[in-house]
Amino acid sequence: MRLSTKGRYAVTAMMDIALHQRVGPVTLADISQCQGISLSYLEQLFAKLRKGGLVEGVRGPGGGYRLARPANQISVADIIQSVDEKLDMTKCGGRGNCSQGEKCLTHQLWFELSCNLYRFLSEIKLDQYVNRPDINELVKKQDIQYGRFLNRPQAIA
Amino acid sequence: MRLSTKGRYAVTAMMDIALHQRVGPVTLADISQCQGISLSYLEQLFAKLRKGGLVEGVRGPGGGYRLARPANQISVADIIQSVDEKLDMTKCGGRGNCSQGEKCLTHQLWFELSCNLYRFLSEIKLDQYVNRPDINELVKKQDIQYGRFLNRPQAIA
DNA sequence: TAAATTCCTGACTAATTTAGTCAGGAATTA
DNA sequence: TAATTCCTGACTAAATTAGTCAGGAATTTA
Repeated sequence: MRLSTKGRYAVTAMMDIALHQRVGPVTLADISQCQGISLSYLEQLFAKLRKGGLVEGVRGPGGGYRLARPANQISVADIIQSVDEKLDMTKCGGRGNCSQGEKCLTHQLWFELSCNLYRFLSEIKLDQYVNRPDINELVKKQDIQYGRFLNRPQAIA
Repeated sequence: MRLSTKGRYAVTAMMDIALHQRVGPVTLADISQCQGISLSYLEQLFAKLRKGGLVEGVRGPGGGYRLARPANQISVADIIQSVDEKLDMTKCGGRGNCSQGEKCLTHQLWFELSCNLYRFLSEIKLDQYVNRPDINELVKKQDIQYGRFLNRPQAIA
């Protein structure tokens, strides 16, 4: 069982945006450099996040992406599902027709696993991590290392 | 996030064996036909399950595979890990060097998810499902449909 | 209005993983 | 000795993931 980088990248990028909310929109170029994710690939992911209603794009200089709703209303489950990762572990998509129209031997097991997983991830909202001191330490370090937001008046205020 | 058929097949096959424990060893040919899994592919999986110490092979006519230890001591986590599926969702394998030698922004998140997942799956033992009436119903149906164990004296006793 | 910046889109390619095939050998039982 | 079944390794096909590339659209700033 694995999490593809697709889901991992999406959550990381969203976290980056959430952590810089007060600074204003965050560019994909910044996220790309800072988190080590290909820019073109990020663009693909953000097309989905936008369709999923999680972010808003702001074009032009000074633009970037920002959260479409407050960080405490965006869960990790929302993000992962937006980029097409399923949280459903059943073979049949929960329909119960996995073995010749009937439930297979392990249907119940995967179903319960999926519920557990979904419950866990949908209870974690972005703001929980944004408010953690250890995470904020990390971000500050990164920002300095890459000289982010030096050209943004808002960032200083 | 997804569970590959590798893990799903392995757990299904193990469940099949556990459910027929009293009948004796179960052949891969039977599992293949009954659960709709390619025989050659099953053989690959069982090579790993054997190396993982979860099953024992019995060669020759009347042979097959049986559990290497009691069903209440084999967890779903054991099975999945035996066939090389990881339950670790971190990028770094838990080492914490995901972002230039340091923990990445989302390290903690994936780490906690992995713990949750592992805890859940390692608490589910095969015997829990073996003792469920609904599952036993299913198996009985399957056995009749495919005429399994008609040639086994033990099965009748 | 022109130039710079940034989002935005779609088509394409490369790499990896998953799933499955095939051929043949080894042990065991009857 | 013949049948059955495990057991192994090498190979192939399909799917998914990850990433590239080229170019256009909107917006801001000078």
